[in-house]
Amino acid sequence: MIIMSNQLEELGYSKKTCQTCGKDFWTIGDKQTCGDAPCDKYEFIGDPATKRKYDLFSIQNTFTKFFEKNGHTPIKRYPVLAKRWRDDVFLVGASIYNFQPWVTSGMVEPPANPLVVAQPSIRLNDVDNVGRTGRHMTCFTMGGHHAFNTKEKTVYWEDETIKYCHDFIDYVGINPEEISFIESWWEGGGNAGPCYEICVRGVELATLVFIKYRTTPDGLKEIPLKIVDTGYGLERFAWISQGTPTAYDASFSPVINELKELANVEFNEHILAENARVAGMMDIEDIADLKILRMKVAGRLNISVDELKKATEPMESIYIIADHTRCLAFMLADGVIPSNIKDGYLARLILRRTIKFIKDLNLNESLTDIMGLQLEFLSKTYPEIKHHQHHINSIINLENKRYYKTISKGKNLVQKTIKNLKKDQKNEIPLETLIKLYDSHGIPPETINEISKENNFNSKIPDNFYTLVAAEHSEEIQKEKPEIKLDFPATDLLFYENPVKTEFKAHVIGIYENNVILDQTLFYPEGGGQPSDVGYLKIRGEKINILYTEKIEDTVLHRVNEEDIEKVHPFRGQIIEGCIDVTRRKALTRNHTATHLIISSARKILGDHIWQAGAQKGIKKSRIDISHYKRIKPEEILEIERLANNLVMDNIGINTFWMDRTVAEKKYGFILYQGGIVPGMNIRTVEIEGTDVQACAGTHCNKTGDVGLIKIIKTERIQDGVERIEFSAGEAAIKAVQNTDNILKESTGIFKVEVEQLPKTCDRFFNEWKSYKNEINKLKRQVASLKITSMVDEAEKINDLLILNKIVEADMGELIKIATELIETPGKVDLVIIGNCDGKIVGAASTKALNNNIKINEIIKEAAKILGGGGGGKPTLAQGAGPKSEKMLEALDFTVNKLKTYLK
RNA sequence: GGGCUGGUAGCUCAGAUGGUAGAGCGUUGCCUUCGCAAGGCAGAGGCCGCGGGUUCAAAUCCCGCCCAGUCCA
Repeated sequence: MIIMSNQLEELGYSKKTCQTCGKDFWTIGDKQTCGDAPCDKYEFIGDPATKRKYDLFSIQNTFTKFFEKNGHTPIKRYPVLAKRWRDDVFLVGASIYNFQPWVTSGMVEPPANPLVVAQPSIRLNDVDNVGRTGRHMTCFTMGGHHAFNTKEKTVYWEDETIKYCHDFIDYVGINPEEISFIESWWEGGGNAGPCYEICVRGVELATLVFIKYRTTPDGLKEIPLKIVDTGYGLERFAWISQGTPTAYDASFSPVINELKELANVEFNEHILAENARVAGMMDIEDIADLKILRMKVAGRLNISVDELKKATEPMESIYIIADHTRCLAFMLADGVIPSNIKDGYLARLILRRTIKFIKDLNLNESLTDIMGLQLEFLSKTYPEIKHHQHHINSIINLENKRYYKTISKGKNLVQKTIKNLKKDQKNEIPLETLIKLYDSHGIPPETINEISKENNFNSKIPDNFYTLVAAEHSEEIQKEKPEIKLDFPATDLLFYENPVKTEFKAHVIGIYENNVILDQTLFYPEGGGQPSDVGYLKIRGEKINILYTEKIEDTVLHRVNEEDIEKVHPFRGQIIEGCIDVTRRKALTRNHTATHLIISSARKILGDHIWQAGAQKGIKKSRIDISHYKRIKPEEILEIERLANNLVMDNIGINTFWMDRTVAEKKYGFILYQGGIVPGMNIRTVEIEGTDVQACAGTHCNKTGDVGLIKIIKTERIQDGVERIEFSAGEAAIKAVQNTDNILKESTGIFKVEVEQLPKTCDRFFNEWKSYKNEINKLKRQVASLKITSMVDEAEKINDLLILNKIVEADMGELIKIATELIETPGKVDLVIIGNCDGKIVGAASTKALNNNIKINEIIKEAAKILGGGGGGKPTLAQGAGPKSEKMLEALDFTVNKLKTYLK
């Protein structure tokens, strides 16, 4: 540990070593232990550490105001959905996440410096402990004051950070003698540095981190910035100031109280307090730990574990519901769409857990009702949540339905599984099956347990069930792309200033493999879902084709054919001409602008929750993926298409300009990153006046009118919660329309009808086809029975069995019908072997024949070999065929002879 | 992004090892009844998700796609 500052000494602290855990810590008094659990017990439950009681919102306010008074600029909370500005994590887990990686890497200026923020943060790794330990939450409010120190300008560092922390804790009314500063090390989100953990009466209230490093696979690397990253657990402050049994009571008691009333549950504060105290001393990781916790608490209260469970479970359910709905409210309001993958999966996980506990409590209210309570409570502090209430409700209703559907399907499946196991004389569901039921069908083991009990069947769930599930999933192999390091100056991108220019002159400044590097270029390098330009370079009258262009760092690489690269070598340093394929560029430009128009239209038609989840522009067609919790209805697509085309017809101006990232974010919000995360300090903003603003590096039309026709081709659901819209723009759209038109014409040509009548005609033809098919089948049966009457007489008696052996004019289907009917009518014939002139042969046998050990399938098999093919079937009915149909008589004779040998 | 399920009648689902596509509910008609509920009998209703392949033969096996469910990162 690095000794960081003598500020603590100045404040009267002295360094000690914890008698229990051996960690170094700083304290004013003469404490022997570090002040953190388990070395120190919780000593505030029922005995608050402050005179004044703070609820969560007042401590939030106090925190922000305190730091504002001390020179910090308060900033608004960021969305909990971190993928709005970064692609390495799904959710915000701490206030510093807001500034990674752009600010922390030094690329972008912070929104203010120093700043203070109360950031709702979500961490789901301890979701099983929520409600049970008194302190774990899925969602908590991290108070952070941050300072970003550059080489040029130091804002503040260790001394001030420690002083602020000391003063703030003092300010809220905690006696400084109770504070411990524990020396430690912190790593997370790609950064690392030394830190202090601040503890009071056994609970950790804050962490002060001094970020100096970036964590890389090769170890720590120093970063240009020195960042003060502090995290104050504001729920913990509320808790310690109120001395309630749990942190939940201190943080969202209005919701808890309403739930208590609805569920008619009485809280036993004594048990809760004891539980939280014991849990405070434990590092709880899995279900086994929770079991130990229960045992310990039951022991201390002198009751049995079952009694304890009965008393605590309803209370815990209420805590879980209160916690989870808060977490969900932030997630859904900030734009997470429940789904089976990524961040959406996390939302669904929390949502389904919540429903489960609502069910456990036997509440009559639905998740929507209870969410209503939570939204009401939260929107006092976060009005933006209220604004999304309608959308949140419709998502929840839909998810609720989906959940019950999955559960009821799962129940059927479990019942079926049990039935099959019983058939196999088993009395327990094997672990393997339990895992599969959960892994493939989402049926939680507890549910399986319940159903087993109902069906008098056993199932044992191991404590480490979920670990076993994880073990089923093999490790993913992550390949790292080799980084290409180029040493060339940044290429000047001419297409931004001259969007309509198609020819240019440039210096050849280098060659990398078979790529030409120029000092400036009109070629758009692939990026932002827009494919690269192609074209040619002109060197002394000779055209050298450019196949592809890409940008690495700030250098544009122009790829040419391998045999062409030699031709460029002699021209290094000289000026050459370049020309882009203008038709291609125009098409791509139209498609790109059309993408913006469609997303903006989709937001208007489908709602504000629509975000772009990816896009690929093309010449013939483009596609755009958008987050949406339902399938887009055909009539909605028509509306989106109409609206997008209206925007085209309005011929709106499109402005592009470069802006400082932080300034742009402040002005437009994160909706800028609709089209994906763009790197860099300055970002290019593309604004379609009054319609859409996006950070976008692509090429765009001057006015929306230049896009031409936009035609949506189809929608596809690429993931749960993500819809793909495929469309064409400009000339390609006309072609697309003409194409479907041609298909229609071709179809009407076949039916010889007008286009308007096509659906009706198809319907009629299809229905007629079906009824003819049924009619034919019926007739075949009739024909078969007619033929039978004339055939019965031809049967030959061998031993005791009546055998029919004949060539019949009928197809395979009829042959089978004739054969079975002959056999099934008792007393008619016992064995039938019939064939036709196409080389098909069918045999059937009665029970009586079966009793004589005749295996007609084997006989047919051999007979079919004579026909040059194969056959088989069951002893009652068999069929075969072969190409040598002229040998049918031979084959039939063979079967008779064979039968005769059998019957001897 | 990866893994695992599933898609068969209007609905819920059966359909070992390829070999005549089934049940229950619903529906239609008839019988029983003064009428209804209910019962009895008879029937209609299937591009076995789509496209290719293997085979004498595919709902079934193989490949690709579409749709849905689910677990994980």
